[in-house]
Amino acid sequence: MNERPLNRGAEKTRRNCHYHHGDLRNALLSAAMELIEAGGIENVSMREIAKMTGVSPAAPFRHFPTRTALLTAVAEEAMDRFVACIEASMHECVENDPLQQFRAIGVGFLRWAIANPTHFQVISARSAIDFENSTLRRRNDAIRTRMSELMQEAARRKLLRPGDLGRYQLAARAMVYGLARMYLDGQFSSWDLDETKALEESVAILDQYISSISA
Amino acid sequence: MNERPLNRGAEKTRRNCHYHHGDLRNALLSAAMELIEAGGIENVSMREIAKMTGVSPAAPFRHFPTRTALLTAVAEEAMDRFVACIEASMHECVENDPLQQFRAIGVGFLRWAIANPTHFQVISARSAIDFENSTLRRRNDAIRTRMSELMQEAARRKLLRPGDLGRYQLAARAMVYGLARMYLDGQFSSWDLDETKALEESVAILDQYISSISA
DNA sequence: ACCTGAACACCGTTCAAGT
DNA sequence: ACCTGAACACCGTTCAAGT
Repeated sequence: MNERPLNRGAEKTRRNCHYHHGDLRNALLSAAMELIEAGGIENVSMREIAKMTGVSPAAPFRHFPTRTALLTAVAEEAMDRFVACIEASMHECVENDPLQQFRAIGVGFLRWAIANPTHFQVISARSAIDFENSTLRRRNDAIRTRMSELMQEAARRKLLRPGDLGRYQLAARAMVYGLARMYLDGQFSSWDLDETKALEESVAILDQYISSISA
Repeated sequence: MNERPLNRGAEKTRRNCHYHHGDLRNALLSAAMELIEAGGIENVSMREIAKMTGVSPAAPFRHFPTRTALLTAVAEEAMDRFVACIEASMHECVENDPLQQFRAIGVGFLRWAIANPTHFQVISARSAIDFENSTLRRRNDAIRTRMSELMQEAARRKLLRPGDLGRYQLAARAMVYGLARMYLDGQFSSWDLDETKALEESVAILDQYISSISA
């Protein structure tokens, strides 16, 4: 729905040029995104992608050894944007308040998921991508580690009600993840077309939770 | 992992009997569950199921018009157990405390999801099943309605901190759903093999949230 | 270096025909 | 009533061969 195309350039400017210099790799990724938007991940077929980019059925395998590898590459793009969204959100807030920074990670996640539903779907489809043998696991863990550190710092400064930090963190993660997921599944029937409201409401819920664990 | 087989009886007692009276329908459903357990929903193929039950590739289509219909039938079984789990959980708690009953629904959900991961996976795979044209939507909505009523009753009796009831409900749902999902994705690395702890911890988090919105 | 064409072993689904 | 067998139009993936 809302994905800005990052690399649409260099489509086939001439037909019948056999793609000998065109940017096939990116064309394949764009085609995959199109198919996912149209009918979900299982709608992605290597042959269809090949047809869309005007290339033989075997050509995509020069760039991605496997369908999973192609989808994993889409997930890597998704992760790029995810990380960028979190960074942007953290730069918006007071630098010295760890609880506000913790919140900013949640807000960044929500913004990213709601603005990039297709990418969110791809990263969540762990049986269709290779989460472990890629930078995905590493980058995801880095974010989790950052959250832990912020929680510990918040506890050190007595900003938190006494309690299990791991539990606080898990609760916040589950809530934010659940909200994003429910939005994507269309479970917020009332704000179906109103993604601004969906974001506002989700952030309000996150804020409510954070203030409930604040000292 | 933990699914008790409900209808394992009447497997092919005699080979080569051409299944003229055996319970093919249930045999197909069991085979589907086996394949899902082994490799997720996209591992389910009509032809493989046919092979497993010793029947021709076309036979399953006498019982389910489509692969989606088969998977939807599995989802209906999942919903049966889900509803049963919630009922059981609600019968365990004080009848007259709406907030405890609200909690019981959450606990029932968590118990069900953790004990029946395969079924949870199927119901969550909304692009692989027909959620709308089945009893699934109806029964799911009934549970949501029950939650709304309990929240309203709790508010009436001044058991809740003043605030938006819809928001409380959404937050609780998102949290519980997120917890189940994260458990299934193996995101609780520490309690990987310890599903009792996973359940206890999840319930503790739910309780913490409910007490944070209690008056 | 990058792509094609043909091939292989799989799919879901349909349909005439068998019992 | 329930199943088979063959067929159709699809898959992902491989590999020799072309430019």
